[in-house]
Amino acid sequence: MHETSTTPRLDALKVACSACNLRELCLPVGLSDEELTSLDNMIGTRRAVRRGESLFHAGETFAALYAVRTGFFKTIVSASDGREQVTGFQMAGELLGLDGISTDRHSCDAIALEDSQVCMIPYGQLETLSREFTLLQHQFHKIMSREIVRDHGVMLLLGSMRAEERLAAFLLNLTQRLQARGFSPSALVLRMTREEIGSYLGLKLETVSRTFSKFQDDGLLEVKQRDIRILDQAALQQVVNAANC
Amino acid sequence: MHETSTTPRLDALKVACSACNLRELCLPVGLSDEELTSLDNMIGTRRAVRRGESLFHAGETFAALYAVRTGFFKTIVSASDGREQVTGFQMAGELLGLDGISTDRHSCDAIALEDSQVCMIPYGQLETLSREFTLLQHQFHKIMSREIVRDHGVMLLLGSMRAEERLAAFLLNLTQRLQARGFSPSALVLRMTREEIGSYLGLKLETVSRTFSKFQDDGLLEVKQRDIRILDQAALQQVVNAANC
DNA sequence: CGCTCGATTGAACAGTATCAACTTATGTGG
DNA sequence: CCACATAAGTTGATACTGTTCAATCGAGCG
Repeated sequence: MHETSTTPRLDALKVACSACNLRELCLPVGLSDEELTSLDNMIGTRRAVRRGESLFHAGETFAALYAVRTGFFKTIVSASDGREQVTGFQMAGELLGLDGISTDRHSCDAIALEDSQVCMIPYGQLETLSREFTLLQHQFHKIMSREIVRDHGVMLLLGSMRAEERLAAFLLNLTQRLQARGFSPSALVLRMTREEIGSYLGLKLETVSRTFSKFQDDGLLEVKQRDIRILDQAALQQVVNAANC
Repeated sequence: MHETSTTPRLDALKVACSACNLRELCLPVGLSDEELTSLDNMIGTRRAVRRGESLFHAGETFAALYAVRTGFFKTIVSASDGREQVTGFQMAGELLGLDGISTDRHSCDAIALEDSQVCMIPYGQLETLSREFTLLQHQFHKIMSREIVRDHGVMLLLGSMRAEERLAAFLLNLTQRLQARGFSPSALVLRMTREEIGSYLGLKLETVSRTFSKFQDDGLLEVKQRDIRILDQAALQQVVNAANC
């Protein structure tokens, strides 16, 4: 809790896309040097968000997108009666805030699940710049489209998979994204609680816990709280594919 | 099956956005006359799709978006094991194909639920034109963002609502969209089967049927096959809101 | 007119939720 | 640094919602 005294203040620091090791996963994919320089000028400040704090809340005015630089987020939508649904987990290189474009207000909350840093992308400037640079425009559209495709995959999961299939698919998706970022495909540390996993997967936390235990009993995983080791990835994939049998 | 001989061939017909009664619901929202003219030049042909036919299939090369001009569509994603999930129903003024931008291939099937017409929007030309016209660019981004927000709402529905709440929310959403198109808010004709509704809502067709019957018994609806009359909209809204009680 | 597809309804069953007890971490203040 | 308080996770027993299987009915179409 005394991190402010031990870590540098990043809030006001500029960070260059051109020097960022995430540039091949993030908005700048495929840009030329000239375009990268323009992006560098646009992307204003880096912002630190501590664990448990929000990057934005539903209802707040939308002004910028955020690229996760380090850390881990969840997004949640809330119903009028207070029910909450986790709609996604975002890691380094992924964009937050796309929901805000439609009404100029955010429609979900973005909460950091660990101490994180994001790059702020002022939306008006992104529109301006993407009128100038075809590749940036196209990459931005791809990112929005990818989010739509991802959401449709979650609908498939929520609408037609059983608990074990959901959790297996979730774990495989996580490891795949972590692997793309250079992490081990077989060992991961969950940044979210059982309840948050359950919310995302449309299950209760007890069901998530039981399913973890079952996977462990079956020799697919080694589960120590939030430390997960995947012992049999092929079998996990089988769980997802094994449908109407 | 012999409609080609009784209806005019529309495939080659141009249709002007500027003269379209859907222009306030569709891509041209808020455009100037000059922009409208450019849109008119871009939007190539109208295409007729008969009931049961597909506009595009998952895996096909993506080249254009489609605006529904008349009729009704469903989109479905398929898992490797053959399971299908309806991800949306699209009516006049709504855009189809946004999923294709992310990988240059469609990731879902779009199937007409009744004889329909769509306007083809070549995607490359849309990108070009939206670099020229700020309002068009912004409107397009809004439409993509709106799809993301809608998807998150469906996740909330699938992840945390019970059968009655899901069906009530579905009916209210349908009537709201129909009302925006000038139709009655209390009478509607479903264009989809119970099975398709069930797929969209993550329920089996029997559950959908039973829930319709229950709503009818409770005096909320009058159900005659696919003809639905909403007798008590407020009560239907209550069903959605009544959560953890 | 008969066939097929879609819709309804009933009865038994399965999967997940709920409630509750207990254990294990995490974090706070003395 | 320890003790306590709180949060997170596990596990069991039971309840309930929705599924599955099956029979029947009705509407639309050739």
